[in-house]
Amino acid sequence: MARPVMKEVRQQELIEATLISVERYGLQHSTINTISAIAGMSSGIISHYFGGKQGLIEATLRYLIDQIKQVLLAKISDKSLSAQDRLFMIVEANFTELQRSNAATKTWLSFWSQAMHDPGLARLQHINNRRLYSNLLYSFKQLLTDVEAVNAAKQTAAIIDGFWLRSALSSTPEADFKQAQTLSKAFINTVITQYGEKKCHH
Amino acid sequence: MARPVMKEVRQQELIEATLISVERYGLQHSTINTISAIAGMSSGIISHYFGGKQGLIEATLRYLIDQIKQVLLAKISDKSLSAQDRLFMIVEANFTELQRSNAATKTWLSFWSQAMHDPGLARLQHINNRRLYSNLLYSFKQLLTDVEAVNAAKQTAAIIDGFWLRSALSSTPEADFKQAQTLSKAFINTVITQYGEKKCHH
DNA sequence: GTTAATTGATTGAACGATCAATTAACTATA
DNA sequence: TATAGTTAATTGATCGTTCAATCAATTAAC
Repeated sequence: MARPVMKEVRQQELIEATLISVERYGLQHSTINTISAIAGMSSGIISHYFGGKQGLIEATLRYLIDQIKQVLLAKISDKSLSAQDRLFMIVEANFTELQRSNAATKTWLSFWSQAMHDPGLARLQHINNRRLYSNLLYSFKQLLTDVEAVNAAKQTAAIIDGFWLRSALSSTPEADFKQAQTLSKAFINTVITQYGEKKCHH
Repeated sequence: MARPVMKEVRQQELIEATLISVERYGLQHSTINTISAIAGMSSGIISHYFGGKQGLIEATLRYLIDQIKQVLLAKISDKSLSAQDRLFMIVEANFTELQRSNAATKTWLSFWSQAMHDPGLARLQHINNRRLYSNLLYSFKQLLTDVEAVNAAKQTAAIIDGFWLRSALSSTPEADFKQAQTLSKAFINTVITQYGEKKCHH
């Protein structure tokens, strides 16, 4: 078993076990024992591959963030989409099956609360927040003036995160996540239409 | 010290000590010792007045939720405000000094992640989310059709929570919270104007 | 003197990290 | 091919720490 590929396989298995453990017990009550048991390994392996529990936690957050990035890339690559379509793709990338899963929602919320006391997590969180804003801004700038685009991007980022949060905390998350996408897109249309019709204002 | 008023005074002191401890150490690392030390009391008093640490945690969340309610009541009571003004007051009640404070933001985020595994906290959280929506819906219904008002209320609730979340996690929370209020109100104006000018659509 | 309020040392459980021991894969040599 | 030797992967019992809860003892009010 001296193959270097083992490392990445084991690490990914442990990340997936972490998501399952957080879904089942919450991050608070996820221990190196619950996680390694789900992965079918011993507890010592976590320190071996991630330096400790904290390293595994950060790696799991990195995985979730990276998934958003990959999904968006796949959706917009080698297609010639309109700016509006591109904005819709951004919404969809933030509401994929994975991001709506119980495991992911519980994990994100736990990470947010830890991020306020952990510079490592805070940095990842910050980068992720900026990217959503930047992606939105890029597309809005093709439709609106610069100032309008900045405000539209900030509002849209807020509405996406807000709908995601309220859906995750809802007692009927499935239905709410679905409507969240619809209303997020409707908002984007409102913004685009609104500024396109300035001449109609009283 | 046999006066029944002691109980409420001590409880409030412990709730405020909890907020300070969560700000300083995070909920994770807030213990009955850090909290009671900040309050200048002994650790045993927490179990005595709240039944245990968990009871104090829930009481602190209740306090934060109640503050939003009280602030909004104070803002709209015995004034004859327009529906638009009322909507603005709802925004302001969610962005008061207390709610923007480091203690409150860290506490809210910690509670959210715990709420997904604690039915008691989940129930409080759910009631609070519903109230924001209901308050918004009431005012929007005076300006829009019922269907439009439902969508507007959902979007506005999401944008308020989303801006609050992104500001709390921002590296420059002070500036972001300030702009969050402005852009939340701007959004409300957009919605009202948008539906009021349907006749102008192409 | 009675009752309520408060203390804080103690207890026991939980948990992360450690690391010596074990297993498995691969390599070199005959 | 077989055997011994080397290295990497993995185990899990143990250790030290943290922390919530308990409750007998103490203090202070009336």
